[in-house]
Amino acid sequence: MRLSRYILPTMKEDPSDAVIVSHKLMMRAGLIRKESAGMYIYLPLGFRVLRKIINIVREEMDRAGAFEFLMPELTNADLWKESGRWDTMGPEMIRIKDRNSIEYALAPTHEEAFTSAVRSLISSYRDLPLNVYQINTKFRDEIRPRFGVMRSKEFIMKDAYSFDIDEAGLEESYQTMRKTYRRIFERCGLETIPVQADTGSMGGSNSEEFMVASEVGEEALLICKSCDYKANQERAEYLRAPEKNTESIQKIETVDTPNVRTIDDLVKFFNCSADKFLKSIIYIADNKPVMAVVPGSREINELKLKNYLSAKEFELAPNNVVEEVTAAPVGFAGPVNDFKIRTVFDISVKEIVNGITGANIADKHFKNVNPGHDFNIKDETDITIAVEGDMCPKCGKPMIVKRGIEVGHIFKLGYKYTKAMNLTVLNENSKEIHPIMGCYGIGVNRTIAAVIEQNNDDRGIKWPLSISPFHVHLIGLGKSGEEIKMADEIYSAIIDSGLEVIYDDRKASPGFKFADADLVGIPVKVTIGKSYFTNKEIEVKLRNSKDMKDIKKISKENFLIFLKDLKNLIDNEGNSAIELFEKLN
RNA sequence: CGGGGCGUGGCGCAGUCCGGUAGCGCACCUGGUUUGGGACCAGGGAGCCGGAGGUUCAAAUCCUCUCGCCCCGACCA
Repeated sequence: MRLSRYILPTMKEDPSDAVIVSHKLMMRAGLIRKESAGMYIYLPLGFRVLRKIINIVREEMDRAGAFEFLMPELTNADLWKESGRWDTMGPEMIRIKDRNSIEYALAPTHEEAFTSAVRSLISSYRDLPLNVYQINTKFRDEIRPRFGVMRSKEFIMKDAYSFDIDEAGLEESYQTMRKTYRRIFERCGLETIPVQADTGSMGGSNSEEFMVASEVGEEALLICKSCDYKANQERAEYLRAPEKNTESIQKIETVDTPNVRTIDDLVKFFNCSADKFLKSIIYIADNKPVMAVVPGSREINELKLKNYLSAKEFELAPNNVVEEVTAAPVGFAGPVNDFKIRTVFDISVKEIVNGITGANIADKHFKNVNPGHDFNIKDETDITIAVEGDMCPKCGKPMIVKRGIEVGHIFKLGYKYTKAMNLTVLNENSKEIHPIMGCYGIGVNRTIAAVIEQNNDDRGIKWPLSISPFHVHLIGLGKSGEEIKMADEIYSAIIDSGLEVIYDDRKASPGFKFADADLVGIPVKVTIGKSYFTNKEIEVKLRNSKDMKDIKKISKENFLIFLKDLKNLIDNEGNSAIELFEKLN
């Protein structure tokens, strides 16, 4: 591809609306343009990267024995009504009507569509196990699209669904996908951390996310360095310190606490540590108020609570509801005095001795509150957020927190869709059974952003060979017709080697071309300039070599051998040309 | 959805307080000189200042409404 004929609108300055490196670089290197909030245009260079990732995903899915489909993106409401998700999906699902007022959704995911399709395609246990997938656009009306392609309203996802006879089969399908995912991300040049995760609105049990460590990540992960425990903060557990509180139990007392509402206020007022307090928060779960009680030093994990309550809708109660159920203004709620609404306690609360909590009366708190004496714990579970330093639930050592970008998610769905949509096969006893499902997603666009987050410097992107838009960036610095002809010959030689090459034949200064090459980040840079015109030396340089000045000057013969080796490396899924480069001379 | 910020040639911005004929840098076009890390000179094209309404002799600038975009939060009582 000759750059003089290509569309490569590089930018020297950061676009004003980009805040993370990958977004800035994708704009600056001419990979994408914004269409509107959360929607992006892939320019030719960006689309090439997207296709490379898609191809890797496809190759590995096919290798794992999955079958590729292409599903409609507009899905009939009936499908969603069958599974019950028409009502539970919420506003992130974009719904539209056609001219006949028939309702549709722009699919945010395809469990229903695939379950329905498979239902009509299979009828015997002999057809199982089955894994079907597609690489297609998804639509989600995100609360807040951000960070460019990282979180957008429209994105390309590889989604796969497995169907098995029983749980053992599902386990096997799940493990196959686990391995496949590791291969996919490795081939993309990404280092991922698999972590335990919540299953979200898809429903199901066992689940693992593939995260790319990045400060820019939207998820927080708890990671144990002493063992292999890694979990999304949404579901991370932690060991509670076996504290022996030797205080003797005191009698409950009412204390005037004028306008002392927050835990911070209370700590100052009572001059004691935050874990003395029973923080009592009112939520609305499926239209019913619920109180959650945790130690004052802890944050409530709303997702754990929501899951514990099996609530579909769940949110913090507005002030008027708090006032109504506690008979006091916000800030003075507590679980004592025969509190009438359902109250869920964190498992640490029972350890609190002589605690302090709201009195459900304006400007009053109780002190010396004790479980078993002043209130009873009927509902208890883990409803707090694990934080840095908390003890690993597996080995008891302190954990650390890292941020991560979720690029893939695999989980066991169970029977939710096959039962709701009545997908059955006959087993060997001629009995109808519901297959059990697994579900496996990869965010393709986000993977690009994650790769860039992991591979860049102040000059630009540093692509891994496997997903680089081109393999070789050829820079011609000739002026005369003769010199240009020499560079053209090298260009032809690279094409003939089977490598993908972008040839900078523009009339521009060398500095301009070098800077553009560094920004775009093609792994192998070849320069035809002075040393070729005078000594027949071709200059080869790697984008990701430690030393920017590390240039090899080689003869055309050796260059042709290098091209062959490089092609071979790429065909064998190599991701770095460093070893080849080191051997050059 | 709440709070904050921003909309001015393709991109990045100034001008807005304090109304008076729209400007800078980059990019683009023409010609010339240049050419190993974002060259220079000269000339040129391109914006009804997000949109609508209002105030005024006069509005990018003031007022009202609206649309779009970005950031923060969705807050822990």
